[in-house]
Amino acid sequence: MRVLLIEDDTVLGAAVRDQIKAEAHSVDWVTRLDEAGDHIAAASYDLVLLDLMLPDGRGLPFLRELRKHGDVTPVIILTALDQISDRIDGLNAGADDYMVKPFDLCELSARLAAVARRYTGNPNPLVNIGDLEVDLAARSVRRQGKLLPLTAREWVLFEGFVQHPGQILSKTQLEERLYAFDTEIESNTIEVHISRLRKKLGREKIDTVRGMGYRLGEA
Amino acid sequence: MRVLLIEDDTVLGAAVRDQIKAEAHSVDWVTRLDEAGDHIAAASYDLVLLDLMLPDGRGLPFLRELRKHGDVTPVIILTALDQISDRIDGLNAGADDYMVKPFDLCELSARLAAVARRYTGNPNPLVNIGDLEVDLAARSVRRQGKLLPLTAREWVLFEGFVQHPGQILSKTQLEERLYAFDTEIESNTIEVHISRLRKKLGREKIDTVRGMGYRLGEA
DNA sequence: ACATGCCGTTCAGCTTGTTGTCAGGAAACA
DNA sequence: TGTTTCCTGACAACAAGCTGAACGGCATGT
Repeated sequence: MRVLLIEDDTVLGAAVRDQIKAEAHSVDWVTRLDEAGDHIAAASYDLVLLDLMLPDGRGLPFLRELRKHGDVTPVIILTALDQISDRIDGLNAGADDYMVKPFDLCELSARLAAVARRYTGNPNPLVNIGDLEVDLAARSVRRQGKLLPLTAREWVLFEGFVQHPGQILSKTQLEERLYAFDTEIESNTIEVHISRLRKKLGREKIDTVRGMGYRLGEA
Repeated sequence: MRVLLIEDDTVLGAAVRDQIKAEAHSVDWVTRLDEAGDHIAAASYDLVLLDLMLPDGRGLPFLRELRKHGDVTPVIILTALDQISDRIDGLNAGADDYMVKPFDLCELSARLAAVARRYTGNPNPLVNIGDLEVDLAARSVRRQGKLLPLTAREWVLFEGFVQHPGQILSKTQLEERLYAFDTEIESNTIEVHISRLRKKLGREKIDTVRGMGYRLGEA
């Protein structure tokens, strides 16, 4: 399921994003309404989470505009406690539901599940890397439909490359991905994992940038 | 389709009844839970519309009781705007969907259609997993027509895999399915249940992804 | 009340896959 | 050519997962 999160609070936004991800949906998170408009125009979502108080304009007119154009994507609005009238207006403007901040993540899960139950089916976006199909939400990699089994470590590394295409990731950065801040490591572990990844996915998927790190293959 | 409507508001109730009738379904409308219990015991319905606020007792315990007795009739709960927690509890208690009062009659139609699609003669409810036939509505699994008896926990787990094919479900997620957010557990219960599931359904139906979780088998 | 059977959980011992390390070789660069 | 950096096969240690067995709870039937 694809979810668009429109929320300017970075702390709350990150928490919500992570929770949705944890339920294996894919999330696009934007902090401004104009961005949101671009995203909605470009992709089709199964659910929109809309904060009503945003820096660049109120969410209500945005929602009305959306509905006016015939968009029927389920929208759940997020409001603060003291904005009761907003809530009513929101529902009248075409929102399907609302949540009062601060809300429990369990509550979010329940709403997600409710939407997912009647959701029409935009599959999670697939990223194509050469002949590979990567599903970040499901944590799977396929070649010609065939599942390529990656281990936990291998997946964490590869995910890093897919999320930052074209960017060089140093060994240090990769180590930090693998070992959250604590364990020091002193050997060529990263090299070994890269080697194993290449063996499974194809040599050309990961480029070596000598002295700097690694990068997702161009072709 | 046969619908049981449990709603004490005479105005809303009549409107809903008429709408359902207009869609060529048959409706039994009751205003109290004890009546509802009698009806359910006597006849078999395809859908229950349950108002959570009734004069003779709360609807939630009623719903839980129903599910506890193995009744899998789809239930859509009706709640007022200010009863958010009820809604969440309702979904956790086994409701399939919810609608917020006051709701549009078009919305009702849409939900009815969704339920009808999902639960009546459509090819949809039968899922094929390898040599297995899974009926999500009836909670049954068959191999060559022969029923494979699953226990409650086993079914909950397996249902999770069937509903999220291709996705990795972590042990934590599976635990949350089994113990709705309350009970902590500390042992290899999940592993044991998985083991028993595999013994009954076939080893290859559930893949282990070490360090990450389990996933429905591909082939 | 007692016996019976089923189910869920726990434990212990076993099996298996992952992963960090190393070492020798290959490639890039000066 | 020498030096640095990286690659990769092999391997042992360990953690993760598997599963038979046993225990206790709950419900049902006698």
